[in-house]
Amino acid sequence: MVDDIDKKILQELKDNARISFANLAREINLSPSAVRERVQKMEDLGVIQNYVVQTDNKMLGYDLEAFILIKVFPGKLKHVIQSITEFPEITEAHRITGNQNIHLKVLIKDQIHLQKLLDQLMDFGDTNTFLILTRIGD
Amino acid sequence: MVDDIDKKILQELKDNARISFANLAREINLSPSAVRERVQKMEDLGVIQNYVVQTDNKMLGYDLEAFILIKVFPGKLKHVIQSITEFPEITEAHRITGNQNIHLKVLIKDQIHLQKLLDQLMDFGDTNTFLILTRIGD
DNA sequence: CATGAAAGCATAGGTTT
DNA sequence: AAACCTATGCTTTCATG
Repeated sequence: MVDDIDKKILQELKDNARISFANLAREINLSPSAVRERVQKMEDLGVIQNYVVQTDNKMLGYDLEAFILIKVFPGKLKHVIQSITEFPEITEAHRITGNQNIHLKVLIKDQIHLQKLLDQLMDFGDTNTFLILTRIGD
Repeated sequence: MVDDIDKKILQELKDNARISFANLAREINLSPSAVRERVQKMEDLGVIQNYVVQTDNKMLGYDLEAFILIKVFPGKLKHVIQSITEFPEITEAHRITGNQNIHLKVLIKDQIHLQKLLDQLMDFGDTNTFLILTRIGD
């Protein structure tokens, strides 16, 4: 379903998702049309979900990033899950195992906005916030 | 330094990083060359860091994702930070504030591999693992 | 999966505002 | 300075084998 050639293609796209099919074809010694067909197939299958740009958030005026764990109040989980999409600050949200059931990654301009967000999240459950200091690796 | 037009460009690239400059130009009513210049400038400034593909990890044979918090043993932090890049399972790593000082996101084939990883990480400090059940939103 | 041809796109340099 | 125009070479796309 996804063979070694497909994996090579994915590896290249992980490095540079804007590479042209022609250049990608040269990298892996295949014709451009074959590469295109494989990529299309993976898009159709859902193996490839999206192509995104990664930005320097500090340069865009967002000085704070944090992880927030929430222990949602009993019976409120469904409501919380629905509400989460309405927060533009939340860049990632996951249900997780353990004593706390929601894990958020948030991107925020400054301390004041973080405080406001936490005030709102407190209606959902008990929160536990970890500020991100630096990214490791890359 | 980054104006409203640049922000529009970034928004489009967040949706689809493989869009052509020509199409992007049509979306925001600018000439292709102007769009290209702006993108180039943002790449040079470091505002745009990278273009990446997002994949369905389950379809690629990785059934488990987890967050792992580590309270690193005293004096070992520098060593841990250097070692982290050598784990292919670790897809994201951050230094964080709080009682625990490292936050990892890991991508793993199955429980056996998770166990192996946790055994290795236990040399770094006390670990706290949260399995990811589902992604919320999107 | 490769080839080939038509249409569309990227890119550089010069021009305009 | 920032956006545009234009020409050349590449890339994408799709039909055909």
